[in-house]
Amino acid sequence: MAGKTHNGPKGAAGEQSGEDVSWQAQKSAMTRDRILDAAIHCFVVLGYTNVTTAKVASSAGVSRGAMLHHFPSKTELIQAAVEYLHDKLLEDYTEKVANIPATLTGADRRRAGIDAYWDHLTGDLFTVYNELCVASRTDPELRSILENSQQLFEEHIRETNGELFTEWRDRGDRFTLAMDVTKCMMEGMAGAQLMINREARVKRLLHYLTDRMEEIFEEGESSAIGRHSND
Amino acid sequence: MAGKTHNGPKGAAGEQSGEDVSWQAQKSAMTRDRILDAAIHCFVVLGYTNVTTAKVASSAGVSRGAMLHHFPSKTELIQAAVEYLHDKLLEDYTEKVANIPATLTGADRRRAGIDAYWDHLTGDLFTVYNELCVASRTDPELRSILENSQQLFEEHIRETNGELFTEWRDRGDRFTLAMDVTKCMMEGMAGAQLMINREARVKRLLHYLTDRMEEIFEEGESSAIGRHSND
DNA sequence: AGTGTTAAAAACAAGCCGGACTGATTAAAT
DNA sequence: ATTTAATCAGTCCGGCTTGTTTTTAACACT
Repeated sequence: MAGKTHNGPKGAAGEQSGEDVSWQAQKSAMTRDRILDAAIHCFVVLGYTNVTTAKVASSAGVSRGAMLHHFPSKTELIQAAVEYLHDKLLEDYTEKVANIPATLTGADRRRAGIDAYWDHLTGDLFTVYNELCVASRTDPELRSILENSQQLFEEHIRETNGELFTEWRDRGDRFTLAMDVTKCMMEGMAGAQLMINREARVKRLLHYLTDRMEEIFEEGESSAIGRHSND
Repeated sequence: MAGKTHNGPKGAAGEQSGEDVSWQAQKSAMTRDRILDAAIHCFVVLGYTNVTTAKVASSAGVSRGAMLHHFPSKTELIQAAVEYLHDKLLEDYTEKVANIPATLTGADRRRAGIDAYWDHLTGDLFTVYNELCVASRTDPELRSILENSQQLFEEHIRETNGELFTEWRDRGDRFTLAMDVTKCMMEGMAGAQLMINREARVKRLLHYLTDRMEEIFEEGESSAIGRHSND
């Protein structure tokens, strides 16, 4: 599994007992991860605001006391869970992108990238992440937790996309525009309440977006640049 | 009429000489509206999940007992507040659109429509509405309250846009596409966390979107329809 | 084994929210 | 003037959530 930017050193404060990772430390780390997985599961099922420490504990199959041992307060639990979620988000996206067959090239590859992103956006992980962003508007604590990961996430996506579409990476402004258009439109689609005929409309929008991506870079190669320059 | 299911706009309890409307009824209606305004204000300031009946009451300047007289339970208060918010949303959008000067025509008018929509989306009312939508994922009660207004809202927007851009109204599919693209992209922009250089990127995206709208209908007039047809 | 350390479980205390109830005050309606 | 409706202030209870404390169980080391 990926991530590991934070969780590893739980029993790092090893006693004089030596170098080998004690059995208890391993066990402890495992229950820690179980708790974090349970926390995210609760986010998905209950929604951020309805998550209580008791529910996380029971969902993880541990007692509240055990959980309090690992996370002395709810704040610390949430913080750890958000970081964990962040790791899983990055992992999910990079994995989906990495699974695009190398045989695809050109327009097919770009289309596959959009589909992969769409899969990512419609998954539970992103749904929860989005909920956290919304909730953070009036939750300063959560806000400060998220601010770090948001920038990291944006940079990571840009980087990944740069690797995925090497032919576009050095297009500068135009690359940013393409990514912003994709991001906004697809996140908008993911969040929009399209009440009637949703399937067809989404399909058509994805198709439309794919065409626009091609257009942006085709235009770049030809001449008609002026219209959406940055004034 | 779509909105106005329960009260009139702001001065609903107009003090004109109503024989049939008793003084007390008017006064009662006024405090009722004060409470609903306070509820929405609390939504804006505190966020949906942090709203308590006590805070709404104190924010409205009435006692809890008085509020319970109007809204016997929190559920009924929320329900009324959501309907009230829905009315205000429609009012806000139609007003912003109506304020577009009649002297504007063609592309200028379309651009003004996009700007008006953007103003609408970045206002407090929509922010709160969006929060409610997100919260409704795991709040069945709220969900059922919202479902009604969502469809009404979508229809109303379509209708309003049809009046605003009469030249497009009978374009059928293409009109739907244009509206979906605009809706998704702009709502995505409103919700997206663009951490760096936000202003410039938003400006550019609005510009880009405007161009795409023109393009959609220009193409319709010429020939190259095939690419984003509904296959 | 026996002792000490640590994870885990269970019991406890405190706070907040929503709702019910009461009694008093004000003002309109008759 | 009497009646009725609206408003207000205060109290109390039940439920839920959090965090602390106490108790039990598991393991490690000599």
